[in-house]
Amino acid sequence: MEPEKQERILDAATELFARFGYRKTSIDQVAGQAGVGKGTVYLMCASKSDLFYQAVHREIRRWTALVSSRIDPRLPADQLLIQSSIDATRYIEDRPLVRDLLLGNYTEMLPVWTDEADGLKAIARRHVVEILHIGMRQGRFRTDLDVERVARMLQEMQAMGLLLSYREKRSLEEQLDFGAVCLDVLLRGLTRR
Amino acid sequence: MEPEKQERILDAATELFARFGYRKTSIDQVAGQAGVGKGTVYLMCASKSDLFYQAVHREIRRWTALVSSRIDPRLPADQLLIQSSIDATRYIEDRPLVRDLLLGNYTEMLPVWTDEADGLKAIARRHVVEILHIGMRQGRFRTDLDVERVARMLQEMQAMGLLLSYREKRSLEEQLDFGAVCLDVLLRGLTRR
Amino acid sequence: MEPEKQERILDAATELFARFGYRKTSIDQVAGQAGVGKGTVYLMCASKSDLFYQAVHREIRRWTALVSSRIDPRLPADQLLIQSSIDATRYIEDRPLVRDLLLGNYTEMLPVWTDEADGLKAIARRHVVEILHIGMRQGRFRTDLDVERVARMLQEMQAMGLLLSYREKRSLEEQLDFGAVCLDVLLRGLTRR
Amino acid sequence: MEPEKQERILDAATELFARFGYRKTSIDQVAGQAGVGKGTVYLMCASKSDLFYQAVHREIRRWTALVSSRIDPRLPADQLLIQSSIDATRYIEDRPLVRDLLLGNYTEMLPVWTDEADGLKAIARRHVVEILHIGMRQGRFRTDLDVERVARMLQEMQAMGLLLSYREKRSLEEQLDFGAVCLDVLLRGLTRR
DNA sequence: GATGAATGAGGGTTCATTCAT
DNA sequence: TATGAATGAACCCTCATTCAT
Repeated sequence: MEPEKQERILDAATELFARFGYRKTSIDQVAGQAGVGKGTVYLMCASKSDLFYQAVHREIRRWTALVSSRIDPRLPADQLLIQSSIDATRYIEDRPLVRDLLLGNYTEMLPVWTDEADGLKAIARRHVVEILHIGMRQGRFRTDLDVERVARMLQEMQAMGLLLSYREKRSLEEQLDFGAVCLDVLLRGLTRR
Repeated sequence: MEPEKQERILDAATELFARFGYRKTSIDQVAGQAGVGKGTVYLMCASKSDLFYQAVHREIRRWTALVSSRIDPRLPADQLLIQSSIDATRYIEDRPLVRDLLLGNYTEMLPVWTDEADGLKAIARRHVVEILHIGMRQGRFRTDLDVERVARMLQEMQAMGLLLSYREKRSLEEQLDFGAVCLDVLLRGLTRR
Repeated sequence: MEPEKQERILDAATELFARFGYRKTSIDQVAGQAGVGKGTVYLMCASKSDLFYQAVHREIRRWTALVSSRIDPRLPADQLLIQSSIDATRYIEDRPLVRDLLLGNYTEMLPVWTDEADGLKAIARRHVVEILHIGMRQGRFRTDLDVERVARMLQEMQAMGLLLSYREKRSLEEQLDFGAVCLDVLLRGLTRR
Repeated sequence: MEPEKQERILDAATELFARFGYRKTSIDQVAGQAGVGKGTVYLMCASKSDLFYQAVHREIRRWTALVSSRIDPRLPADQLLIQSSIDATRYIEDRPLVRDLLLGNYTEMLPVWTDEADGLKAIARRHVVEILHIGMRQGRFRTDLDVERVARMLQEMQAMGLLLSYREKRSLEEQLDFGAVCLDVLLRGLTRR
């Protein structure tokens, strides 16, 4: 299939899953919105849940691509961390699929989905790992860190911020503030004395 | 119906909903596991979603009952808050339904469920409200607090802690630590100077 | 069971079947309205359709009882026929079960019900047969009549009148007029020259 | 779906509804008899009652088509009326759905169905209306008639005839006789003096 | 490749009927 | 005798998935 058509299908899936949720979205709707036949959808996915996986996957990839492209290894790592946190917050703002992934809102699909979700989250924090390494190379961050673990922690903090905003209907500004404070605390722990 | 049988049905529902999720659990399964006929289940609930509601409701009620019984109004309110936080953390540990409620993982059932979920969450924080009032009476907490709002905040913090543990597979100890730190910060804001 | 209780059950059944129809009436409703337990209903009927049969049967019996009691063999048979026709029209007016029986509105229960319905209709025209015999004995009616057949014809005429009124929302007066005209025509055929 | 398959499904529905009644006929049976899957039935109807409606509708349309095609406006209108009455009687003879519609035997589905049934009955008497107009144009019928009302009356008469035949198991001949007599009376009222 | 007609398993819900008390 | 809790068969409808064209 032409990549362009695949994109259209994923676009449709992404939008509909985000708007109506997994269950309430039918393959029929996706095909309709994408302007293709139902069977065509099945040419690029093994099942509905696979389609969902692909949609989330693409969102995550896009995100990492965006954030990665902004990482300038010559800048101070702590600054990079802060910037990437801001970018992430903004990006996630209107990506319900990514948000729900980070918040773990896909328990309904569990246990089939635990592994997939973990994998996607790992991808989503690759750039954090990268920045941490940069910081270590720059001599700014402690070198005895368990990089993967710290990255996971930062990601969870992100999720916590989201959670709070999501519930409390905080503005984007407030979210960014929250993130800043958290990071501030954390950076103290990361930074070499 | 004998209360005992109702309990059996709710037990089955609670376990299955927790294990397989709402959608993947069928009334047939619930009936089977409870050792009753399918129709019997419908003697105590108007619909599947009502059964789900009852299951979550019972879990919440049990929790508040447990926590409430431990509130000794003669003890310092800040200590009560800490203790109830610990109790809650322990209790929720293996109550997936309560955990998912607090984490807002029922979005898939939304929007029909928003109100019900909010109501249940309000019940779940009643004891916090109570403790806050005790603290105000004891002269320990500021009296200009928006009690309901503060309680909600504490609940969200709890949820955040849950989120962290859930994801990071933290030990119970670590969770409690996290909760302690958070509470510590918050108590400063609550305490009268 | 006390006859009085049976009556209460049949009263309830009759009213509910008439109001909501066979399908929409549940045994639960009947039991509730009669103020007895569901099981009690089954002490006097083998099945729901049997209960229905009994309800219709009682209505028919009451009707024939009423009409029969009014037959004075000393009066001219043609006059008796006219009078009984008037009585019938009045009686059926607010007996939906009898009306639907005569109109054959129980096709939904067919083919199980054809025989039962025929039997009930035969009962419902017994008094007509009786009057015809009286008329023959009085020397007013032809003696070469197939009595059963003529009675059936008269009954159908009655039904036709009902049908017309039912559809055209005729008043009781108009119905009686219609019946009178029909009978008039028919009596000419019955009467000995 | 191919029209041919739709026809097969409607054929099956028509036959089964006619034989067993609405309630006792399941979609499964219809699908089975039509030789298609259950879901296929739902490709051409929104619900079971919609399927029923379609089945009755088709029978009515077929009838009107048949009768309409026979109306030759050059023939005397009274003769057309007689002929169409004969045609109708013959046609309805073995169309239980049409017969029950005209006899109002769908009260069990009421009140949801009153409007639909009325609509169908209106369609079924279109040709009568047409003939009445022809008669008026030919100068044979009175021009001060409430055409729709007269048509309804004729239809009811038809129904009455049906009723008689249905009950009395009259032969087709007898039915036609009955219809002739009724029409004869009526035509006197319609005819211009 | 692309389609969408066709499928049928699956699940919620109702309610006539039974039977232990 | 009377009860009503318990049952489970039956049925409508949805929709992910397949496959002939």
